[in-house]
Amino acid sequence: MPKDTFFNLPKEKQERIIEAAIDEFSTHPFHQARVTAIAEQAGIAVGSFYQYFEDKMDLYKYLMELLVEKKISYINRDMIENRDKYDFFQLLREAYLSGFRFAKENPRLLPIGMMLTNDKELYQKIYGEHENKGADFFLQLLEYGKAQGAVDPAIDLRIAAKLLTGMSFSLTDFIYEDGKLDLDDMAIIDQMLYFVENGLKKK
Amino acid sequence: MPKDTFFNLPKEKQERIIEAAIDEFSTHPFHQARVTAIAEQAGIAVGSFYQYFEDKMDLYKYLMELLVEKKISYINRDMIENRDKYDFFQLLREAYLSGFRFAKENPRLLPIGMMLTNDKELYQKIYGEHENKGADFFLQLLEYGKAQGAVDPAIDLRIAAKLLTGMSFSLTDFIYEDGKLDLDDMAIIDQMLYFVENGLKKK
Amino acid sequence: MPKDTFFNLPKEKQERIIEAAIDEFSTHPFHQARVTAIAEQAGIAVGSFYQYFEDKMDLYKYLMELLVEKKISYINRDMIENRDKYDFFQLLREAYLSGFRFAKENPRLLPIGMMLTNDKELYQKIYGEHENKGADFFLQLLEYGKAQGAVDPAIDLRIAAKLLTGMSFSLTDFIYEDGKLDLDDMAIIDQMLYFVENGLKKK
Amino acid sequence: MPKDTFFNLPKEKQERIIEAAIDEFSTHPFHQARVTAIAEQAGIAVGSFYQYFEDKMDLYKYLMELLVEKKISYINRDMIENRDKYDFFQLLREAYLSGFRFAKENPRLLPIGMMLTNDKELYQKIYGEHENKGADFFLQLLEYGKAQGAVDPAIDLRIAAKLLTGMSFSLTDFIYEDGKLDLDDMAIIDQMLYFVENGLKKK
DNA sequence: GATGAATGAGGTTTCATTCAT
DNA sequence: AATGAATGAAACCTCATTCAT
Repeated sequence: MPKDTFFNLPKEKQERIIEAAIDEFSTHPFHQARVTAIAEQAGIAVGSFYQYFEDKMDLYKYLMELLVEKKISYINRDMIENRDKYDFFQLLREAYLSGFRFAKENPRLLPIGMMLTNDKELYQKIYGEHENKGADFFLQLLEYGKAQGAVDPAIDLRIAAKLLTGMSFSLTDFIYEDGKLDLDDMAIIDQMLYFVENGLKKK
Repeated sequence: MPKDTFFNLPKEKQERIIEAAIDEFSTHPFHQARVTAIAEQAGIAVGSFYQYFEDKMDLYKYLMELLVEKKISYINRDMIENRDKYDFFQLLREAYLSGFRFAKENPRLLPIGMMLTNDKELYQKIYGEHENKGADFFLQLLEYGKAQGAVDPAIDLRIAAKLLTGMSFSLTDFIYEDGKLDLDDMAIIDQMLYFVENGLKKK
Repeated sequence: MPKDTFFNLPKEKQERIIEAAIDEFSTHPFHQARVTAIAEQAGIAVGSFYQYFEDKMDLYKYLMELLVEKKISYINRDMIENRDKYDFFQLLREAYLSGFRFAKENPRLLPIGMMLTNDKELYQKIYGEHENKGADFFLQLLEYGKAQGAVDPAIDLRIAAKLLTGMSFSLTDFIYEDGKLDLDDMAIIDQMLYFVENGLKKK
Repeated sequence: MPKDTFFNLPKEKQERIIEAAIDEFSTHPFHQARVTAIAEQAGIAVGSFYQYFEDKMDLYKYLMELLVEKKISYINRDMIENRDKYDFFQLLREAYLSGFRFAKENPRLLPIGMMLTNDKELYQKIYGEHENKGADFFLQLLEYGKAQGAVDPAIDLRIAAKLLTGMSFSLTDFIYEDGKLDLDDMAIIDQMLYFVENGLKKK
């Protein structure tokens, strides 16, 4: 957690630092990211960096929090609070849609999360033994869908959850290649859903 | 490309070095991986390392080649050479199956590829502007399937290709969590195919 | 020398600062002692510190002065002013006794002096080429004792002075190990004197 | 403990490094001593330093070992092995004499030991909870002397041990002020012994 | 006068790569 | 060809001191 000195900073400066950090961490794996580069980019002295943060990891963890927080903010609040009003495929569509929108509007945040996902050692330092959250989320959703009778009971939900997770990662790839595909966002989602619905729907 | 000196080495020594490299690169991101550790583990002098390879990157690139080569070796040769004898879903099943087997039997190779995928800077240094190979492979397969009439024409193949790629990544996750799932390998693949077939099949 | 601003401070605050400084300097060698730690402990801002003192050294020198002043305050005033009324061994006993009492009641001050003694570079910065004060003191005392006829003339006073100094350092060690020795303070001093008297007395 | 690489070095180079280390550690407290300065002085690259030693502390500990070893080498071997042939005051004289000679011939080593003695924190890191060896040595000697009937039974040995220790420290002071005193070494020792004998001897 | 953020020199340590044998 | 010591450029982090309010 950043020190108070950081939070006492004018918002503008805080942002400059966070922006610089995102720049650095989105283009370099954690150990390759340089504190000096962040400080330079943010226009502060290295010494100042260490008055705001315990160390490099401290800033990194904070960034992760911001990232999660931001990602959550993209989810339709009503769908979370009144889940029962929606059917399984609506919820799934919303899940993908929010993930997609988040990725689209925060493209630089993606690689950060990705790199973390792939550096097991680092991941443990930050989250300890936490299970993979992503798959858990889809698993719950699928269980809900099965209970609702929307999901084909012949399907093993644990496997399906993994697949949905994998596909959601694929989605973000479209962000990187923005423009190469002559479809608008909704069309992409629709296509995905079309595929998924057929794959999962009770027959 | 390794120097001739490397290829002149007794096979056994070459292997020791490659094994050591895999050990190191599968547990550390490229920049975190230490030449010294590899040399030590392989039982050679650091100086020797530089007589075999231009530098760390040289070995790394070579490893990637080996990895691809090995991965290809898992594919059923007959299916490649006599593609026409097989229908789309058979080919897809084979693709997943070979990927799954490869991952299962070479678990240490997975993280290496993963890490590379996520370090864009590194990726470019190695493959330049190359497209994503994985998606390309599935795209071709899907086009074949469409021509065959097996794939629903309403589906955008580029998107489907991405999804299949994403799902194939998910598959490898099962390797990491080996044992947690009370299904044998075939059952996992079957489940996946069941899902995918329904998703893609022409109705 | 501290700035006027320091002396204008309310006594209570001055003391808080001095206490904090003693805490820090008694537990860390000069260069290891941190200005920030002192300020924090004293409950003042670092900036304030530099309004009271030129720099870290300034405070340190001042501390040394206080230390000497305090040490002197432990000496029986009458013995200094009317030295002639006392014989050599009475004076010596008083010297040790006062040193002992001082050490006993100001245990934290001891290590500060010790560390200074051993950091020649620092010592010079503070006292320049000054002779060792301690030995000088005992030398004078011994000369007085010799003139009085109390001290064995066969003894080289310069050497004896050094020895008495060394022994007085030993005394302070008892402070650190308070309780380990089942003798009260007076008994310790008596033992020392018994030893010293026999060593020095004219036969 | 230094790495093998250090011991594989030509003796001449090892010595250059040790000399440089002594230079630096004898003029600066541990934390103030700079690895860079040692490397420079020894004419090696900083990187090399770290191929010879784990870190700064590693070299420092090694230096302490050398110091102790060297100090021990000054003691008359016969007196250790055939203690019974010598009486208490002969042994004491030898103890002081060897300490004196050692100090005289290795003046730069003294401050290193001194500084260590006064940096409790450092001392513990190196020796753990070890008691003060110096006092122990004299205590044993005194017990021997008492058993022999050479030492006045009225004297508390624990106190006497401390005093002898303190005096031995004083001895080394003469080294620093070499030349200021118009006595040869033996005379100094004789004076000390004269003093001590009278102080301790059974009456 | 009081505050505490800002600064940057400087210290330790790591490691890819070169060099000398 | 093989070795492993030598090198030095960074990287992280600390902290005395200055500065702006």
